[in-house]
Amino acid sequence: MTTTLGVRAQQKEKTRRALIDAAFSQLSADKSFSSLSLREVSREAGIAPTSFYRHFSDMNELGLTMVDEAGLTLRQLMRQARERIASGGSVIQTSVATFMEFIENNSNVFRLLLRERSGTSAAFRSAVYRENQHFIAELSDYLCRANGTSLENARIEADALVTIVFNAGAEALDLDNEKRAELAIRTKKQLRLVAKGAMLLNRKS
Amino acid sequence: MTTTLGVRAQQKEKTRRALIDAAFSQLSADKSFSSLSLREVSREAGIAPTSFYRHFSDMNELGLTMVDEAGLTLRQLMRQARERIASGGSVIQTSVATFMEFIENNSNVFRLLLRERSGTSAAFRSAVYRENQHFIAELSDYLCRANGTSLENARIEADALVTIVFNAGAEALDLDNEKRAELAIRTKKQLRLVAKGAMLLNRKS
DNA sequence: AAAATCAGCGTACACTTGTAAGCTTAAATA
DNA sequence: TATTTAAGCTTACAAGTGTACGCTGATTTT
Repeated sequence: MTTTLGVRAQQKEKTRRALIDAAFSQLSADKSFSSLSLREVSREAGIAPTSFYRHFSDMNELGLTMVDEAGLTLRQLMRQARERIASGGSVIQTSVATFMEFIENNSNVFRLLLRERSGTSAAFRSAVYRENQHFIAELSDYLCRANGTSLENARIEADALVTIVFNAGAEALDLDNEKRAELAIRTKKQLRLVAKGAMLLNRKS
Repeated sequence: MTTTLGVRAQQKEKTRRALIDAAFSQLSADKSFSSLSLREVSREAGIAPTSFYRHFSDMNELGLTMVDEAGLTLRQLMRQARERIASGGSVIQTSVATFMEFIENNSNVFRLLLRERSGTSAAFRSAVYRENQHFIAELSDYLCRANGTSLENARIEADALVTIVFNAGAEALDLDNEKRAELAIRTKKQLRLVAKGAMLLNRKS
């Protein structure tokens, strides 16, 4: 059921979005979420500092909202990748390419996840952790079904794969296109390493 | 040649140390380097805020010094691990155990590296990157010698191994002892996955 | 039509921050 | 011994921060 919003609620939603967008747009290589101030964000969103509180009790609350949105964006991306794979692409090639595209097009979104994963707020850290687990769970399912691995082993493999890809993404942020291409090649080799190792160990047991 | 320091230079060195120690001791799960202020650090070190400038031109300069020290600590740790391995320990078991001990005993030092790796200062990021490359280079050498792998393949393998261990360390920070033990087991399995995969792929070529 | 709600505003306050300027005083140098 | 050097201090200031308080005016509810 989608409730039709009144004029007032619509406007409120709009400002809320403006705040979120303002915060995202202020993120950069040189500016992390924790270095944003309530006043800066409000200014960028075009409202008075004190009006901020009509939408979020805290910068923290805004931040958590942003992490959720970032996770959502990332999962949507995964779905796209799976579609491409289903229609005949190589798993590793497609996954890495998709991820790298994501980082190129949404670097600030990725930076948020990357930084808050080891940030100073436990709530943030566990929010990012949850998103990561989502990611791993979906990949585990896939591996289970595709390779007939036990779920436990698939979890371990998936975790390693995601770790490597995520890390490569982090590294890519500071590289130019040429170096990124090299990184992508190396990353694919590493993923194959893990996949081969998993195959081998699964046959044994 | 070790120059004997005059009384004055000795005192200066002492305060410099006090500043570095103060900064390290203020780091915690809830407080990152970038959230430290020059005044806080100076206060903790027992000097006036303006005296800070007699030692560092900047909080940035202090931070880079800290990253270097952290990297040094980590490399010392690696040497210990190699000694233990040389005297008959399992490579993977020993490495993971040593690393986990490091994180337990020096969590704030590790946190510094972890956070600044994706922080807002390019100088910091590349400093941490350098330390990481050191780490990987030493491991590559080891793998080369131990397994007769080509240096290129060893680099790729070492990179994957370090990524996985480093990531596990990051995860360990938020876990209790029980969960940490589980994590250690999982991490070892993942390292074996990579090692097996590398063996397999090296035989082929 | 009257009353209640509430998003957004302006003002205000108490803090913290980085850092400039100039002084003191003990150590180093000549 | 006389002079220079420099680590550390005090004072001072401008800039930025989070947020409390109370008002306004349009929308919503009664």
